[in-house]
Amino acid sequence: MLIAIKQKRGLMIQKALGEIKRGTSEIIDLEYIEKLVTRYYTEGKTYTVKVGFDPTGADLHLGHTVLLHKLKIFQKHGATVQLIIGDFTATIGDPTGKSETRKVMDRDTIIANAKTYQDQAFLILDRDKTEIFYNSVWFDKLGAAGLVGLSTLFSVARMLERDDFEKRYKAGQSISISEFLYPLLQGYDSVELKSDIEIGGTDQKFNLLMGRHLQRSYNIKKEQAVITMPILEGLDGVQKMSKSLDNYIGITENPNTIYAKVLSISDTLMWRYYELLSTKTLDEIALLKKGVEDGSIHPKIVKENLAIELVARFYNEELANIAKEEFDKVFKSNEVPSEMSEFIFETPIWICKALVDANIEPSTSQARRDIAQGAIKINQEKLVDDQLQLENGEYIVQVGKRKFAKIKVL
RNA sequence: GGUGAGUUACUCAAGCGGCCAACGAGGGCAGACUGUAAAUCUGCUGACUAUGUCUUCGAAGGUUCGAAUCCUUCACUCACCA
Repeated sequence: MLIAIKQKRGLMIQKALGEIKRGTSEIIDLEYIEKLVTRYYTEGKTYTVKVGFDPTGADLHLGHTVLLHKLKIFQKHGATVQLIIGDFTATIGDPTGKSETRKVMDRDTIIANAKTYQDQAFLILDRDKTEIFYNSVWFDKLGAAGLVGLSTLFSVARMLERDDFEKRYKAGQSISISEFLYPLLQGYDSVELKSDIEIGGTDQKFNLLMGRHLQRSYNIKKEQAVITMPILEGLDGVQKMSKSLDNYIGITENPNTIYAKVLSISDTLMWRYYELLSTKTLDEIALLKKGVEDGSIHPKIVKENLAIELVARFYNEELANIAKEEFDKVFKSNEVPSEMSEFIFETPIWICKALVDANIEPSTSQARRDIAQGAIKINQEKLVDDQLQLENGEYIVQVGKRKFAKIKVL
């Protein structure tokens, strides 16, 4: 009897570890994680997983969800998530992956961003198993002396080993001292919170390891395990998904937009998204891939399914299917979307001006160029005359394939 | 602190007194082909009811009929020296 329970427990732990390992890029000190998970399943003891973020951009996108889903898995297996709002560190700016010094942010925007971040993070995370910390709490106390003390624990040479610093240094670009401080401060968070595990993107590896280094230096009896997750590429398939590059899919964007954006990614990138975002098992994904390769499944179908899965995750099945129908309507049958923004003008208006006012062209100059190239359609018909005045009536104007607006002239 | 080099559009990068709204590459947008995919080919890529006008080459002044180009000051970046 006892043996049976033990065996069952062992299986559960193995399963948990399997889920934890899936899709990770690297795990440092897996043994420690095993120990923590085992202890949870045998003694019911919880442990902590730390994650930090810079409250720089207000909206979360799919790239963030890669991490959040991993955290959710941890919560399922006994972890308490320590969510650190880097309100202090954000005033410095994380140099990671940056080719130049980042601009510092003012405090009000940071706080506002932090709030929306939390609201959105809890779409995925379990609120009851999450603790939120603002790192200004301990950094305000640390003081100049503390900061100097902290900075004696690491050498410039080692700091310069870091890939992005090294590149910038060699390329003759500037690196400010505050940027050297950033990894130290992030690591110090782990000292304050005595975290058991820290998780971040692969580009965060250096900073994450700093946590281990500092925990050792400050004699916290343990060193955190480190997990890095792959970085999700943005819509272009090359650069990291980010708001500033405008290659992201935001989780609060409307279902139609999410659906359309997923469908616009390349076939190669699609597999990457499957791997990192889908809840399908790796075997199922491999099967799909094989199907596409031998021609038995059309890649478009596979992509559609991914889009539906993702929309359904942030909304529901029903809206996901509506998004698909809408998409097919507009792009397969070349019809007009059922909803679009509407603009009303009191008097007849020059077409170029109307396009600008309807926010689908940035300038009348651009509008003229697009007309010359045949990119503008009015009521489904190509427009040739760039002097056209819109008289009374209702018009559906279209720029390129995806920008629509309804214009009414009274 | 000293010496030298540099700062050009979204990015890289030419231009070094008029032919400059500024070569070229990447990116982006659009058209053709498609599955709004990729690849490929083509066009566009400062603004303005526009064969013209206005504003842009780190900032401010100056020289000149005329300045991204020459001069002065300032700011920033880098290298070497201290």
